[in-house]
Amino acid sequence: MELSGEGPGDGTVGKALDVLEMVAKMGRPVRFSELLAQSRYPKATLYRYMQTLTNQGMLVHDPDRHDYALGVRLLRLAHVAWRQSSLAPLARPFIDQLSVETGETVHLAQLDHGQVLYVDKCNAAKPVEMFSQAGKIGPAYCTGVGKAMLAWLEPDALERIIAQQSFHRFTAQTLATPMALMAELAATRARGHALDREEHEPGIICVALPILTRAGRVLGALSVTSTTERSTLDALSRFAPRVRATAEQIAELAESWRFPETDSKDQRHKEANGGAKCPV
Amino acid sequence: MELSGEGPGDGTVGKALDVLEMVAKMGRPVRFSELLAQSRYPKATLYRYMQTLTNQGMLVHDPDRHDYALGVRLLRLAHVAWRQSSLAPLARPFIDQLSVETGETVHLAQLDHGQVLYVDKCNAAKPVEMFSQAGKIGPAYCTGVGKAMLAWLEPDALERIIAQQSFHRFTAQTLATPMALMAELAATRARGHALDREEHEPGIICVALPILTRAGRVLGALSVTSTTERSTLDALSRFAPRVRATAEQIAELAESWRFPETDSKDQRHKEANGGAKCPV
DNA sequence: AACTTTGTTTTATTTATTGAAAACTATGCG
DNA sequence: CGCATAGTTTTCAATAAATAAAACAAAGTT
Repeated sequence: MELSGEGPGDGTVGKALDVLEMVAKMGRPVRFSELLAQSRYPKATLYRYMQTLTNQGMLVHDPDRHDYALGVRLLRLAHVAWRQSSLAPLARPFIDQLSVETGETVHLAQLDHGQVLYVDKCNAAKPVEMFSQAGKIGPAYCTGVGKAMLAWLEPDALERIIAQQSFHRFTAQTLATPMALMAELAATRARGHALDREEHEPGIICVALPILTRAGRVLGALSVTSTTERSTLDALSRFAPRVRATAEQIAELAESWRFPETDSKDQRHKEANGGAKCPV
Repeated sequence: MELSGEGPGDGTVGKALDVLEMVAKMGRPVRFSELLAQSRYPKATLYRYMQTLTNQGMLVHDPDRHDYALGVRLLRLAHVAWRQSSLAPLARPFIDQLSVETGETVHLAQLDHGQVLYVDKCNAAKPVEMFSQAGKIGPAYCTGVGKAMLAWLEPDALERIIAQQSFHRFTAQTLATPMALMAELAATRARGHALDREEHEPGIICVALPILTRAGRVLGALSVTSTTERSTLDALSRFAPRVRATAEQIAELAESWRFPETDSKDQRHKEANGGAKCPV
């Protein structure tokens, strides 16, 4: 029974994952002492966690530079997570089409830990990039996809997530208080779609809609993004019905989707092969 | 040190990650009872692990279908891992160029747990795909990149990895015994590059070279892949010097590479937003 | 070489987690 | 409806992990 409102609070495993998270937040390889300085864990404990995580391939240790980075094992796990739990594989054809129809960049995002997590991106002009795009995170309170998801959340879930926002003022347009955000979310619901008025990056605007189950649960969000040079908010707003149609198609497919049935032979083969599925 | 090559053996954290791995190996959402059936953990223990992992966002639980899948938190972590620890961001321009020069698909792979892990792919013809490609795994004993890496490993590391191979016979050409593989690796070292003679997939051939540090440590491998319809092994072999040149460029850059110092905007944002934890 | 910092390992004690069994609760099913 | 299966929670002794403190080793610096 943990009482503390902060921290992992999931026992040993939670603490170890918290260490992983710290390394991730640094965004670059870190030395043991750096982590020790900012962690609340005792030296020996932190050291053991890092050894364990390194053993497990969740961290990699560079013995020359004496630093630790996230391990490639995460890529393998994420690949499965992307296929299993993200809307991306299912939504891919729809967002491709939306991108072609609008001639703009389309983002597909989900919520994770109160933040926007981009799970796919389709750019009409440039070729798509890989992990460099998917897996990226952004703030929920000042992006189109973020506001689209927040606006359709249950009140209690919304409250929890608002408490997690940093409300950093990225641009002059950023809604940097919970109250301003609440008002905007109400307006968004009334309008039926979310807008990003250069709230996160100057010159970047977008229209976004949530992807909702029939029951109204937020699965993710979809946005059509442009720049103030190429387009305007009004022009983007006219895409809203198209985006909504796409969001609804994705939602419908997501609800009817079942993972392919258990083929026990295939399963055994995966076991033998370590889960390899290698076309390419 | 652990004696056996099998099992987690890293205490609580190792066991919990083992559960994650089990879910990943299934490749689809799984029910509690399915995992219980194949895990060596007692009911209450497994249950607690799964609760913890779900709390932590490493797993997601679908209350309607009563199943668990890998969570999207992994995408966020993998994104960082890809940038921090994979050769991909650094190698991208080189493999792009190699793909253009050869007109064929180029793969960049690393070793993970005795398997080939693809960290990037560049296809001359089709546009690149995302997580759907990176993060994918394949067998080490019957792919070009796999054999390229194995051939230049230290004997003891090689032995460990050979013990992990499944030696499933994918095609008539698959080297399905450790002895056949050892002979092939010797030939590969002598030849200077690895070849895939439709050993994994019928019609798919490739030439591959390891990416080695000056000290001779295996960082990864690079391959140029084609089909028997479009090309031949001989034609691909003529690319070997070019592939080697690319591999050497990547290796050199990898050794001199330092992570950029605290990167301005992104970093600030992470800091600003990073304090917030997610107590569910 | 002497010094400083950083990283690694050790100890024993305190503290938390584990795991077996079983009870209990949903949910599905004929 | 009542039975069966799957899922959830409880107990407490056995077990494993956390911790503080300190010693040790290895780099890096002056």
